[in-house]
Amino acid sequence: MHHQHGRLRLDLIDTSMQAINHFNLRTFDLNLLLAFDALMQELSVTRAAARLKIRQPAMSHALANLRTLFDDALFIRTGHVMQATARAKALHAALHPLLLQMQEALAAKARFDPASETRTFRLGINGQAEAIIVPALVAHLGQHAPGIRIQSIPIAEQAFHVLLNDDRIDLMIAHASDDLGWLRREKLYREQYVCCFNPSLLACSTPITADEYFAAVHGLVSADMDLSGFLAYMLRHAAAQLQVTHSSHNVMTLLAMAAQSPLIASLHGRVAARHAAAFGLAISPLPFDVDDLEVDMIWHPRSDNDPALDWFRALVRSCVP
DNA sequence: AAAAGGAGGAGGGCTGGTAG
DNA sequence: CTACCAGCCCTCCTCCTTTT
Repeated sequence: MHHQHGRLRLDLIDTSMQAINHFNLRTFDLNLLLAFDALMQELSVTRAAARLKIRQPAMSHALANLRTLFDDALFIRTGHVMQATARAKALHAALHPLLLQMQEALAAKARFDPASETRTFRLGINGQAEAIIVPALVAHLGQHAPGIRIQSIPIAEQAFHVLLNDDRIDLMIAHASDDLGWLRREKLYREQYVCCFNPSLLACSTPITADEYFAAVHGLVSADMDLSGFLAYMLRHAAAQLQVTHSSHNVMTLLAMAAQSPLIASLHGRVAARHAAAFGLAISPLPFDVDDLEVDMIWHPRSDNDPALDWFRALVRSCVP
């Protein structure tokens, strides 16, 4: 009864209402409006069909439906061209701007305005990368995004998969050796290990020799119980073993240890470059060849097109010295 | 007569709704 | 949750109309 040729009759759409009548529009095939717009632009059923990537009969059918709905021929074939009727021209004048508006609304990404937004980003990161990136991040936010906060969370390399999957952190910055499955990864920077020592407590040359290096007492940063991390990393490259090692999970503590004790602290080059001088330490490259350490940004694909996280990742990128 | 383009029917796949 | 059904819309094929 309310359907005619399986469709809603146009006179049943209540045009006096300000609000959208969802029920009525539900039964009106809005694709017909696109068909109409294409017909109006091409003035040809065949070309309009090609424009919408459908076959000519389907467009012909759409035109038949439009004719029924609007109770008007809309397009009259005269020779090789179709001519729009006055009704069609009037409809087009009204509908075309609306379709453009819809297209714009659908294409527009949700915006993220860091200057006015209030939000906390949860950043998984381990000690040495944190010492490099987080201070720069906070400095930038203070100037340009006062409502944005950083929660920097120390996370071991083995643990971040679960935290990303459970949406308990937004972004992880780490050296990740294994395959990450569906997690996204982007190379952030390459890091070289260097070593630092207090020249007034430890008589080593700069650059340090292998003999001096392996004879000394060592300090390392390690988040793990078994002193893995740098040790395991180095042992892949150097045959010799380090004699005595002290470790801390905190790179600042390591630098302070080296300042007060005759020991060699091995750590990321960027941290040393930034902080060694303040602790009165000399910096030397390692006395053997090791590969650079790759530090990546890792995130869950759910935040791929999140404008806020797009912005945050770009900011992190810009904070790498 | 040939070419071009719209219209109509048959058959099939997809989707949303519903019953078990 | 699954299975089934009805309706919709698609494509393919064909026919019709108009023009050159």
